[in-house]
Amino acid sequence: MAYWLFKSEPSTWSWDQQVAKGDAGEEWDGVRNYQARNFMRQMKLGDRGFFYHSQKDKAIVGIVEVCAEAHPDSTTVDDRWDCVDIKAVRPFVKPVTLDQIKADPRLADMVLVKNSRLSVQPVSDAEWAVICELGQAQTD
DNA sequence: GCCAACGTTGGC
DNA sequence: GCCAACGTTGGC
Repeated sequence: MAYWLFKSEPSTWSWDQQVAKGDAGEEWDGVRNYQARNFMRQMKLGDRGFFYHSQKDKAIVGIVEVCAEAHPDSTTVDDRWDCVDIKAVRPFVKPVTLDQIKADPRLADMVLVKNSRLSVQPVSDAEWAVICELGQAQTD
């Protein structure tokens, strides 16, 4: 299984809104960046991802699961843009902040640190384990 | 609220 | 195909 990170401004789309969608999930639409789109096209059903709040929180707040593989983004007629659907799996007991991530040498190579503007990014197995530990999230 | 970094657009 | 201009993102 591959791991990913989805970034969102809470004022636009927050973890609480994601949770409210339940197991039905929701399109991760509105992405207009080729790199981010390409990562979504690589995603498989059941892949897991972190849900990151940018701007005010700057923290990973929960875990999501891919519940539909890449399909056309319903918010545009432009056929260049695809997106996946994701559903909330569980929140972190303790959100993992950007400060924590930057302070941990094991996470120094994270895309979040190196290319903070990319809204959908891959996470390595090792990074996934470290962050789940920091956030006290179950990893079943 | 500012501004640096980055990606995209469009004129040539 | 290059590159300047522009818009957007997101940390500070």
